[in-house]
Amino acid sequence: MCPKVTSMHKTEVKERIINAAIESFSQTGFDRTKMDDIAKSLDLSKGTLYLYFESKEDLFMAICEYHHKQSMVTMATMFNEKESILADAEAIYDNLRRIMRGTEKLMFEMLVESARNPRLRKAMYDHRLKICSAIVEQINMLVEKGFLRKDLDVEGLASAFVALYDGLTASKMLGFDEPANKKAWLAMIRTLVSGD
Amino acid sequence: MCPKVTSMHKTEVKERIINAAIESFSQTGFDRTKMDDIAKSLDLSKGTLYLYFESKEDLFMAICEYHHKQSMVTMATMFNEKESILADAEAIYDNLRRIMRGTEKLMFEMLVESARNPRLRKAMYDHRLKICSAIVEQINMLVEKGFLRKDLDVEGLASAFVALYDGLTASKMLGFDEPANKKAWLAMIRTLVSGD
Amino acid sequence: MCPKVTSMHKTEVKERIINAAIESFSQTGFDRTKMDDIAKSLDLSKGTLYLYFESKEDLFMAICEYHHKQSMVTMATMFNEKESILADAEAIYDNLRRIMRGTEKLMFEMLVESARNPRLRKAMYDHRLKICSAIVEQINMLVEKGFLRKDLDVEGLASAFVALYDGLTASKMLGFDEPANKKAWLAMIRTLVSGD
Amino acid sequence: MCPKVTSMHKTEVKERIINAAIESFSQTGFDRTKMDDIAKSLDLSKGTLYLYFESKEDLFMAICEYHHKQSMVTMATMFNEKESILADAEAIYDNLRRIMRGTEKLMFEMLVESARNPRLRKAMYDHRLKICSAIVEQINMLVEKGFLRKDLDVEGLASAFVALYDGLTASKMLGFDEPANKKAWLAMIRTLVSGD
DNA sequence: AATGAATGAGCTTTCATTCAT
DNA sequence: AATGAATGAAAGCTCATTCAT
Repeated sequence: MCPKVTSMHKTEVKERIINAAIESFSQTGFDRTKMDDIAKSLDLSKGTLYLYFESKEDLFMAICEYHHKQSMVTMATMFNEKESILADAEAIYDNLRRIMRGTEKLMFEMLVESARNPRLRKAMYDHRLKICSAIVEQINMLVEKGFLRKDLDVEGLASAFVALYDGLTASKMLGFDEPANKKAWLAMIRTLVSGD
Repeated sequence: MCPKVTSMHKTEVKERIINAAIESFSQTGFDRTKMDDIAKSLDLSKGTLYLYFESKEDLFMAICEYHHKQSMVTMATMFNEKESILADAEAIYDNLRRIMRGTEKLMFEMLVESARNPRLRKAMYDHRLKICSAIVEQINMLVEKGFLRKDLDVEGLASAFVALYDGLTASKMLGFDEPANKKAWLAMIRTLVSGD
Repeated sequence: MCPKVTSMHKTEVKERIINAAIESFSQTGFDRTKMDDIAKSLDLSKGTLYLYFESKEDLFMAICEYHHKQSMVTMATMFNEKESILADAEAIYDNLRRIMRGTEKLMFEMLVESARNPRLRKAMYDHRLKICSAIVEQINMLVEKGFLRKDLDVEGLASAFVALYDGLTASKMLGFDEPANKKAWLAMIRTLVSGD
Repeated sequence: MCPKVTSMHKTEVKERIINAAIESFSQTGFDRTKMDDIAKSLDLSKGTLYLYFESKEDLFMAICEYHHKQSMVTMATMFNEKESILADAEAIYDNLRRIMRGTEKLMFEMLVESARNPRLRKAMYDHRLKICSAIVEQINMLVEKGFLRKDLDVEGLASAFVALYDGLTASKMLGFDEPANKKAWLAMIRTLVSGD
């Protein structure tokens, strides 16, 4: 039963490192973040990082996994809270922004990195698929309840919603202010729904 | 008006370098691309690059400008070709993909880089604004012709189209196949239009 | 007061690097000395130098400070040893040569470098002033004791002695043999004193 | 008779290059002066320099020779103008400063370079010898005329004068103001002479 | 488990020199 | 004779990674 403590400790430290690394990678980008910066932000030594992660690459992959898990959890929570949440386009947008706060750049760092890293690409692909599935479910619920027409390409729409959200995140990063981004989101969704 | 030959030569070489650099930066990313790689892909020496661009950063900025100019030109061409092009959602998508072929990753490299480079961010912001304006015009034309309702948030929609396209580019990069991406695009647009 | 060991180690290594760098810069000059050469002469890696000094420039400045401190200490010692030492012109010359052994070229490297480096120039200026002050004191002692006339321009003379010594160091560097240089020194000083 | 013109042209251009190079090397130092800077200051192309001098090193050596010749000529002129000039310590100092104006740093650049370049060292050694000889002659004249004692170590004194002047040039480079430097010069010389 | 000194491959950038025109 | 585009060997500096303590 002793290793448990150790193991628990290990997991805790790993998590602390991951959170610090998310911060650093988000701020500075993968290539420009130095292992030393991460270590210093944790009051740890550089060497210690290598006790928990084999390499910088490995740490980045761990971050990606962690980030994916986190966002799945919070998204699930969101969808469970109010069943009708998708009907409230503005609330969805605000919720998503809150959930992803601070990791906007990270997502694009991951995207860029994924172009050279098949394992990462696969992970992100799977993650996106899961999110789409969740949205498909939500849309179907709305269709069943009569909020939306029955002849929609639900999968296509789900995919498009994800893409729209990502694209607006890019807008945000470029300096477009949030009211404008939200307006775009609402313009699209309301046009869709009001089409009914 | 005198150094015509030299000037012409210089411009030509610069353009060759830019094209090779687009290729390299797209493939490998800004930080991981070595100046030597770009040089070798052109059968030039490293030193020569520095005759034409002050630094790696400078070269990257030149690429961004070039890329922006190019895409403005081709986009203008597209909108002028057929006035009703926006009405044909599929043609638009195919056209955009053709125009941007090979620079998908570059766009995200630029985005990531822009997070640390205010000058680049400003350039990308302005570029996005211009594109939105062009789309606003197109949408207004469609409204005038009665293809779309009059009470739309045109600016919001234009913004959303751009975001949607960018987000689908991300999907493409992650390995989602083009039929699926186009389906998402069409699902969104057709829902919009058919809402009429 | 805690990192005594570390601090001691760091100081030691710094000093070793400085001594090796004095050797290298003296032999080869600032610009032609490669950081790698200094490292190799210490059986260290290039990278290690940068753990202790921010840049080549920084290392050079550290050398200058170190050299100034050293020469102030040894000069003070010399003046304290025998109060009448200035009266023995030959002993002074020999002492100075011994003190400065191995750093003759360094002084001129510093001088040349100081032409572009205001901070270094200021440091060398201050150092020279201090030396002049020390000599002024010594001359005044001799005047009080009646070895020299009372109507001398003591500051001017002190300045001239320093200049004379530096100029003879230049002679030495050009290959003039030491007996000849010492002869010049003695010719000047004995003429001064015998003028009494 | 044709080559004469060419040769004359060559000599002229060489001289122009040398003068520009003296300026640049004085300002920036040997290592930090780029061939391109010299070329640009002459409105010439880099390649042209290599038509007249084999290498940067070669150009530097030519400068040294030229500088030596020049200073011999002007010094000879000075000594011939007024036979009693050495008697006027202040006039000598002012004259020397005027003659050497702009080449103070160059002298030390040469000195530093000479430490690694035997040919240059030999040239500077010979030059210094010549100057000393000239001064010896002047002192002897003064001795003959009864301005100075007969039992002086004339060669030693001559050597010391040169060294003193060089050392004061160093002072000047370090920022000591000229009145102070001249005062040092006069303090030394007047003490010598008044000792009579 | 933790450290942090040490490493060295690797990168950007510079510049003396060459050579086709 | 003159050019200036091109070269490529260096050099300064960085930083992921290792390892003795």
